[in-house]
Amino acid sequence: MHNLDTAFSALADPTRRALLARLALGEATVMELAEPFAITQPAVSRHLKVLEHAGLITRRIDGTKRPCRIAPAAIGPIDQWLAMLRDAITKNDARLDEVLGATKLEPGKDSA
Amino acid sequence: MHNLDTAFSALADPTRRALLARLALGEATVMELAEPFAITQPAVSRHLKVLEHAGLITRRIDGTKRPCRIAPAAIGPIDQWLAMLRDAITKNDARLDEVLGATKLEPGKDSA
DNA sequence: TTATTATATAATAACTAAGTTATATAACGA
DNA sequence: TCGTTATATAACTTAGTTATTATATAATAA
Repeated sequence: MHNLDTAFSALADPTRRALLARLALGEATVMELAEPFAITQPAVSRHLKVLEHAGLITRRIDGTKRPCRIAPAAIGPIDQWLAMLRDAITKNDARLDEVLGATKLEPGKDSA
Repeated sequence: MHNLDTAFSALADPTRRALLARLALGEATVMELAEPFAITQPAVSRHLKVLEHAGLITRRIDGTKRPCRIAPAAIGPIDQWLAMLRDAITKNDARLDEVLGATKLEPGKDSA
């Protein structure tokens, strides 16, 4: 994956997330991917280009078709980054529990 | 969290991810958050507004200060959505292993 | 070779986003 | 009350995104 900017940015679009959800079911061509959407084929092509550039999908060549699939290494860095956030939240919760516990023991000392 | 669009979109900006990384260390005021960055205070205020709107942070009032912290429920829906992708990738890998296994058993039958 | 199918690219328009400076608001300390 | 500190908002600029239509390319089918 190139970087988190392009990855998160690619995921920010609902059409692109829907395309990925479809690809989660397996490989599909551009026309197959475009079919359920109310947008034109060039628009889909561009979304796929964004997803490819973000490292979220790969494409192969099959005659005039360009079947797409989800890239195996797609979400590694995203997961890693989110893990950092998740840990922070967990720790903050733990700290909060601590404070609440302390509050129960010393009712006069609650700060906010 | 309002929706995945705003959440992923908020995470797509490196300054905002840096702000969250700072907040992962604990609560901080706007000025404290702005200090390490080469952008103006209004710009930081706007980034924080985006993060708040995306449900990623919360703010409280303390005199003239508005200390921010990471929102506890911040990444739930994001994680859920990514889990779907992760599962798809895992399944595709499993299917690939299957194919590769089959290829080993019947060397003549590899398709692409 | 010619028509058709699958996809990509270019030009353009509409919208959104991020930064800036200037200014407003609101709480605090003297 | 008055100046200062902390933050927000407004107006504006620049840049990027997404969609559209029209067109190009490249492989297949006839």
